[in-house]
Parts: sequence; C-alpha cells; structure tokens
Amino acid sequence: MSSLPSAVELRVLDAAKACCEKWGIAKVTIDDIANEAGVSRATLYRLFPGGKDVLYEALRVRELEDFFTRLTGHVADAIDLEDLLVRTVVAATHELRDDQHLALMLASEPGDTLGQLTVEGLPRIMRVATIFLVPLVDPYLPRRESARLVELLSRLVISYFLAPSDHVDLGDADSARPFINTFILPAFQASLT
Amino acid sequence: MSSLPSAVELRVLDAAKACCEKWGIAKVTIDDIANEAGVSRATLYRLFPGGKDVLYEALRVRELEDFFTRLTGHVADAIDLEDLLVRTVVAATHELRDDQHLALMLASEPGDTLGQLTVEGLPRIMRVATIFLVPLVDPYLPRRESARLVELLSRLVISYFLAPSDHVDLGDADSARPFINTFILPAFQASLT
DNA sequence: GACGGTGAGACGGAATTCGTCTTATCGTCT
DNA sequence: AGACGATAAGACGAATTCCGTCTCACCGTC
Repeated sequence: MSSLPSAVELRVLDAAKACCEKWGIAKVTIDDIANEAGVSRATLYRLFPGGKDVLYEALRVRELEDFFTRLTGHVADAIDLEDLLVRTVVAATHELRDDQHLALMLASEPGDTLGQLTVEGLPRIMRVATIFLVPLVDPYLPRRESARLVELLSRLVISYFLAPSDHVDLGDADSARPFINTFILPAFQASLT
Repeated sequence: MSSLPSAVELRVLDAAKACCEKWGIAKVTIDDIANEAGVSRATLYRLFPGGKDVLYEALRVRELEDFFTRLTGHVADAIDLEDLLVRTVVAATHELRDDQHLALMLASEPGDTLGQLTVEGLPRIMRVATIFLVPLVDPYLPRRESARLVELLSRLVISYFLAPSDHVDLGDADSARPFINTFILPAFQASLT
C-alpha cells in the first residue's frame, strides 16, 4: 500500500502503539515513542516529518490495513454473495471486539477514539475498506454498486459494534444472515450480475 | 491509624489510584487527580499540603493498611505459631499476586514500583507489618523476637513474590510449611514462650 | 575518502504543570 | 438573618516539560 516501510519505521510504529497502550494517546510524548523505539528524536522527525500527527496517521493506516488483511483472509472462500457478506460482517465484528488496542483506547480516550471510528476516521476506514473488499464483491455486482455496498456494510458494522442492538448480533452468523438478507441484499438484487 | 479521613479525602485517594492505573504514576498530574475526584486543585492542596508526594504517600499508607487488614482477617484463627506463619505467608503471597493495581504499576512503572517494594518502601512496609502482625505473634514469642520474625517474613514474602523460586512456593501452604519449619522456626525455637 | 543514516544533545519558544492566592458560592450552625 | 467553614473556579508567576529544528560526531557502505 505505502512505499515499503523500513525496519526502523516499523519499530517506531510499534513503539507508538505500545506507548498508547501504556499511557493513553493523550499522555504520550514524542520522546516516549523515540525512547520506546530505541531511536533518537531526530530520526523520528526524519521518518515522520510533522511529528505526532503524521506518525499517528501512519499508525492508523497500518492498523487499518492489518485489520483488512486479516479480514479478507477470513472471507476469501465465500461461495456466494450472501455468504461473503455474512462472513465479512461477522469476522469484522469479531476483529473489532477482540481488538485489545482498540478496547484500551476506547476506555482511556473515548473522545478521540470515537472520532477515529466516526467523524474524522470514517472516510479513511471506508476508503481502505473499499480497496480491500470491493474486489471480493466485484464478481457479483457492478463496480459502482460494490462500492455502495461496502460503504453501507462498513457503516453498519461500526455502528453495531459501538452500540449493540437487542435485535441482531452481527458477531453471530445465524443472526447476521437474516439481517443481511432482509436489509442489505434486496437493495442490490436488481444489480446482481 | 491516621486521623479519620473525610469523604473528600477518600475520593481523592481513590481518584489518585484510578489515575495511576489509567496512565501510570509518571504521567499523572495534580489536575488529573483533582478532575477525577471532582474536586478543585485548591482543595487537593488543602487536604494534602505538599502536593503529589504527600498524596501518594497517603495513598501508599492506605493501601498498605488495607492490605494488612485483609491479611489479618485471613490468619486470625491460627492454632499455633507454625500455623500462623504459614497462613500469613500464604495469604500475603496471594494478596500480592492478586493485586491488580500492583500488577499494573509493576508493568507500567517497574522502576518506581520496585522502589516502593524494596529500597524506599520497605521500611514503611515493615513498620506497618509490625503494627499489624506483632500482636498476632506476641502470644508465642517475646516482643523483641516477634518484631525480628515479622521483619524476616516480610522480607521473604516480598522477595519470593518478586522473584519466585523453583524450590518453594509461598503461595502454597504445603510448600510453605516445610520452608517455615526448616528456615524460620528453628531460629526462634529457643525463645518460645 | 565521500556519503547516507543515525544518535546525542543543544537551543529557543510554546505549552503544560505547579503551587499559591483571591473571589464567589454554597450549606450549616447559631 | 447573619456568621462561618468548606469549597469551586480560576488568575497568576514560576518552574518544568515538550516541541521542532539544528548541529555535530559517529559508523557502515560504496
């Protein structure tokens, strides 16, 4: 995705993640990250000109790509569109629920973290989601519809993760399937290729 | 022990503890604690003149007293000296191992936390241990020997907690008993009353 | 020996934190 | 009602920390 990250770069990103988990993003300083990474501050600024903002942005992108890499691994062998969508929302929901890092961030910095899952972060999330998932949906739908579908699913998975419903559990295939069949698939039935 | 702490005082101490768990002691500011406690900074300084140092000191004292209050509850009905000592080291070891707060502090600030368990903090620990435990040992030993015994046990429990041994598990009564009988009791046999 | 990448750390300025102080606002007691 | 103590809010200057940039020395590689 990005221009092949060097080993130092990875160490710095790992360090940033570790520091966030230890102290919460609001308390972490550039020096903390540099120390944790065993790297001088100068190097850090050379790697991420712009400082913390750029670094965190890079970290989020990496986490996001890792997320979807794992996700696509779980849904690669879907047999039809319904199967694909159900597997996707179930796997994505589980990923979110099992994400220790995310849970910690949500607990210690709910404001910023929610922002990254909604207002500020959603566009990027859907951009990456589109890049990863549209190819999987492509066999069943025209490109334009694929993008619409992926966006819809992304929004729904995040919403149901943040605020679980009494009526459906997107982490449970038997619950998600009727949901997909009732609310999602009909809207795209006409476009099926 | 201390002059009856007010409700505000307790709230502040709880807040300090919560902040430490969230961010680690090195990252917590006076403002953080005041906010968490829902108290103004002015009040905090009125309650703990001297600021963070005094406040943390008070927190450690409270935690320590709580620790020994729970501990004495577990060993009150010992039938003889051997039984008392075994119960004490076993209960104390379990308390230490189960202490979430302590585990977090050890993970996020190993330096300071270890200091509080060894060099800087040990004198206070043994002072409080003496206050709580000497009365329990008194029936079996002269006062002077009781103090020596309590000090010895305190040091051993902490040492074996921080660096577990392959040869003995002070959290297991069946393992601790022979240890007590072999290494501790003989030294005090002559003084038994 | 030139060169790119790095660590160490100095530097000034910005931001945060500290500790103290003042003022206004409560609730309580008389 | 009026005095009183406890408190929140926040202003203030001083101290500290953090930031971002810069320089310089060092170390491998070519």
